[in-house]
Amino acid sequence: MHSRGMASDIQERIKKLIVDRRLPSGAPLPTETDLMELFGVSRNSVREALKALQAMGIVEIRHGFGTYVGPMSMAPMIEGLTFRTVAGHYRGEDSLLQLLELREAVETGLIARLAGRVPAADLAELDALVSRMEEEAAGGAVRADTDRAFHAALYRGLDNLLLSEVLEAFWDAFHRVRTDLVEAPQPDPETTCRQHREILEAVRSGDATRAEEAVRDHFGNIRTRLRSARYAR
Amino acid sequence: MHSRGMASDIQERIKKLIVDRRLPSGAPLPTETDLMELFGVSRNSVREALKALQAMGIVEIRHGFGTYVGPMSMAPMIEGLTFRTVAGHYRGEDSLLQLLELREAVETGLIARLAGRVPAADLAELDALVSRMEEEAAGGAVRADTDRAFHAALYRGLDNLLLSEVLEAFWDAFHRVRTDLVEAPQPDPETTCRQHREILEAVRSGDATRAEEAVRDHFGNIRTRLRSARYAR
DNA sequence: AGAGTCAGCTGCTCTAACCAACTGAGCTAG
DNA sequence: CTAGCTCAGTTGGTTAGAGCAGCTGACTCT
Repeated sequence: MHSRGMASDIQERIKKLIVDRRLPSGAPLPTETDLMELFGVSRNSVREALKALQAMGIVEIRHGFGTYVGPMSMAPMIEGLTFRTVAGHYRGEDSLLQLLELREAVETGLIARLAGRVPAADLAELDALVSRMEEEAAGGAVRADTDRAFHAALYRGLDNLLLSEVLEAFWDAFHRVRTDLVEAPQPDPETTCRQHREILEAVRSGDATRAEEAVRDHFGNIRTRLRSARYAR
Repeated sequence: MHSRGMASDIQERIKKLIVDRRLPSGAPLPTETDLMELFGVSRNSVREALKALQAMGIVEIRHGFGTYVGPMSMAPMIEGLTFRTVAGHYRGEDSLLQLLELREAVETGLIARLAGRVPAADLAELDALVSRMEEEAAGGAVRADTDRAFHAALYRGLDNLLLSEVLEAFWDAFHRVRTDLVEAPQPDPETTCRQHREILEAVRSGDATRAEEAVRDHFGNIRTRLRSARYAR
């Protein structure tokens, strides 16, 4: 019955409550006191269950206000991937490279599926993003946000929100670990711009092979810089 | 300082402790009492932090024995994806279909990268798995385990453990939701076998286009069955 | 020497009290 | 009459102490 303990039991019950009542993201949950009475357990146990659910993004707690159904985003996955990568890194594994290779494998795989099928609106946005990238490059370095936005806009054409979120999660985790740990040589802004421009044009032309090559080049560039990095700490 | 609260603060400190001491998976952590004294907080706060870390798979708690560094597997991601999908489903979203499309997009993207590059040992294992599948099909239905093993063995050739774990996580989440929620018509075992055989042969022959087509067919089959499903509850 | 027992660790749950953040109704000043 | 302030009430956050429950290993009895 309570084979995994009381707190774990309560987690399941709260999840069930959300499902049974068809509660959408942002809907209010019962107060801690209500949950105590509802499940017949102490406040402490309720709180431990809520903390665990909060860590999974299933629940959102606002001090002095109440508890709500969480956004169910990929944020916890980012946290987990980030920590896993950082911990692995400090134990001497090439975990950051592995994470980059994950992104490379998935994105090069998806780009062919996308060639020639990007909506005009997204193409326009990608044009604007590459332009902004070139402006920033002239000023010294490309902002990380811009790169993120490019990749996000690119795969938006696949028309799968879940997939987009997963890709963004991978990007976020990689970027967070990279900025935390690595003293990589500053990427050559011009090369970065040229490669993004090439990806865009390849996708626009509908040439799947060329697009795949372009993405592979882009990641190859990042990988080379990463390999030659001096690690912080 | 403690902008996100004490418990959140302690989570970070415990994570830092794991990183700083280079603790590998399975290494023992200080006891709750030790952590109380170490951080100067109450038992309760320590426990809430540990529960959250446990939910993320960073920590593993064994009653009466101690607390240990967790396996850092993708298990929490599976949990999160599963719940997200189930909750979305009950709110009338096509979340399960979306999850299947995520798998389809990623796997069809990766298969081209794999064609003609699967190690002989893996090909032999895949042969054995399809054979087992055919035996099971003769007995009525293909076991889910066998399908899982096939997909796992297939992408093992990409030689990226992280990628393999992510793909298996997607498989697990999909399968869990499917068996929980859906009364889908039993897949025709023979069709399933033939499609897996075709994927294997396409990959063996090194024909990337054919392999991609084979995977797309396979997922198309699953998708069709899913669309015609009667949902449980 | 082997099997059973128990002391001691460990984490688990409960109770009770007080602290801190936020909301909203009501009061006050303009 | 309205804009702004204040304060009471609600909700989550934290602490403290007590006892329960599961596991291990050494000790004891056969």
